[in-house]
Amino acid sequence: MTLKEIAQTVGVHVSTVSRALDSNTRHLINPKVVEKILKASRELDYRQNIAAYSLRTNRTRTIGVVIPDITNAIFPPIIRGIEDALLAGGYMAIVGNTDGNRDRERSLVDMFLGRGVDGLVLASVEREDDALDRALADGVPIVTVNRRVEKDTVSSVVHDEYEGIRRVLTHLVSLGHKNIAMIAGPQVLSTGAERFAAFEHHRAAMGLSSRAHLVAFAEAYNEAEGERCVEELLAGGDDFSAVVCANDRLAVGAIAALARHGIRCPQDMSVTGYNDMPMMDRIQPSLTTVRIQQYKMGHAAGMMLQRMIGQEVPPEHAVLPVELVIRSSTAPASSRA
Amino acid sequence: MTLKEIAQTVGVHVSTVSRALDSNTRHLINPKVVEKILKASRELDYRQNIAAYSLRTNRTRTIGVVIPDITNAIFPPIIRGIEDALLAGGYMAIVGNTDGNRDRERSLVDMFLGRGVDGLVLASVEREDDALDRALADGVPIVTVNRRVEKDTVSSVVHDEYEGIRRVLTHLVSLGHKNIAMIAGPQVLSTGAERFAAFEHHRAAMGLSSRAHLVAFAEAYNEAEGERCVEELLAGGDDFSAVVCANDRLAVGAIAALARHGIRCPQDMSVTGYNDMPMMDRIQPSLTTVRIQQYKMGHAAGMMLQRMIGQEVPPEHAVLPVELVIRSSTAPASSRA
DNA sequence: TTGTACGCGTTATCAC
DNA sequence: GTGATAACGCGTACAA
Repeated sequence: MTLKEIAQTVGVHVSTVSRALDSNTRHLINPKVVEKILKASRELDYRQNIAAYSLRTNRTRTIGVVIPDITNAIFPPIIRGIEDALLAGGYMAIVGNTDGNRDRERSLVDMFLGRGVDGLVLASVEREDDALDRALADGVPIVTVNRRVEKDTVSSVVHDEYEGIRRVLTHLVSLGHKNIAMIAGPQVLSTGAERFAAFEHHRAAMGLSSRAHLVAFAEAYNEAEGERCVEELLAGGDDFSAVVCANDRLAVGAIAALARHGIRCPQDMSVTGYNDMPMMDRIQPSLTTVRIQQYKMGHAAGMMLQRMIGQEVPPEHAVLPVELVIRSSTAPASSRA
Repeated sequence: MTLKEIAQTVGVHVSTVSRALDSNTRHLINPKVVEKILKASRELDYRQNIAAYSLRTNRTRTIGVVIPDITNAIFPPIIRGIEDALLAGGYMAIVGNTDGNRDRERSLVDMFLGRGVDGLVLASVEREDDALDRALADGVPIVTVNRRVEKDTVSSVVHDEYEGIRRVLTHLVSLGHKNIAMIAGPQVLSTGAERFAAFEHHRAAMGLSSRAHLVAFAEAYNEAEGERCVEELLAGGDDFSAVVCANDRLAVGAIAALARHGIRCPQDMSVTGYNDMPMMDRIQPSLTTVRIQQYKMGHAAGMMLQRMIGQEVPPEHAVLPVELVIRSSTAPASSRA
């Protein structure tokens, strides 16, 4: 079904049909003719050919979403939020996985640009990220989600990392913990850098001990790195009764590694996570963590991007509030050997 | 950058450039000219305009993927498999969520068809599903994944459900269980129907008790339904020492509901799942379940679909093997009151 | 209020 | 081997 066929059956010209079907130009056409055209297009089950539309208008009604890995449980709700927001506006999302690889990110962005996406949502950016350069040069609207880049010319939707870490520390201190270690995330990521900076800031403000051995840096947000970092902290020799982890997966790995050393959580060691991924309430022990609003974050990013498409607007930066969820991986400080 | 601009810089005609850039027609062109064209296209950073390509060829190099909900942990690995397989062939995936809603499925399929997808991967189909009708009428290749429809004219990639249930029952019998209940999945889904049929078949074959009260039917694969079904089984009054759940989420809900009744898993009651979703090894108790190959299944579906695009081939049906993963939610039958 | 004419970038079918 | 030309379906200045 094409405009031409509708035009033939109704007995008008193609361009009349085109105008009648477009709500922006519909008022130019005689209402009675509009009526007939709409009826015919419904009956003939007309659907606009998006390729022709794109070729003509340079818009695809498609946006590219780049994430590290859809298999990582934190991303599906974000993606769902993005997709729901976009769908309501008539956009569709194409999603690509980088596995944290910079080259793959670049080639995905290139591929999306080649497909003429109307915008980009990036959940995979590093703080200094040249994968965006092509997109910025092309003038394609970009929103980063969950993470952000240093230069604030790129719009973003993130959470209040400082507040999250502050609440974790306040909670641990209220339980009597004095020597608190951290497993920090990758410092090339804004979440890693900000959560670590917040930890240092509030640790000092609360007058907690601050020895270098009490921080281990993970090179990736996964369980294996959580395990490795626990080993590193333990090998450091300094005493501590709680570990603040920069995300849930690190915490899950940390708890497993502690158990191998005979250190029970929470009796011997309190452990906290970050993100409140799905299932964190069902693992053993259920995890005390900072809840972020994954779906809402994705949805906000999708809405923000749509506002940017077409018009020249200044970059926006949304910061969502967090919440501390206290479960059973934290307990009062005890006298561990 | 367009073909025209390359043609101008090299000093040949557009169609020559088009042919030189297409590996299928490249041999028609003088190798020296090909060389120059490739060089120029690289330097000018040429990228084919996919809209123009699509308009001309009626192919979009895009395929639509319809799933119930990306937020459900079983789907991300499947999607990842699909995407990886497609990406290797130059295809991109657009994903839509139905939330198990028939109307949404229909409208998503319609939307994808309107976008001119080259094929469809459906993880959301019911056994009798009219949402496919439009697609079948359009002649768009379809592969269903994880589930299948009754009519075997639609290609599919699924797992060996009979074998999975057989292994679960064999395991439970070896632990001394005689009265085994089931929480069956929705019977409109092939997985629900087949796992239930397998249960009935093997229960009879193994000479186990088969009273009607020992089966509860979930209306959806989620934790809440798992809880409800446990209540139903308990209210039935018949004694049983093990519950076979049609999937992991039902099992997770079942264990929680049992705990509320003071029935401990596995000491008082063995519980098994199906799928081996992420985190099932970390929950309390870790879940004995049937492992399916989610990534591989998605990958196989992506490859199968690509084989179908363009050529007229008979439908294929792949059945992947399963594996029983024994963890701590199953234990020898004890004498429960 | 409607029709005419053109072009978006590509590929396919001719002709040379 | 290469060039010329038409066509894919649509939107939009311009003309009527």
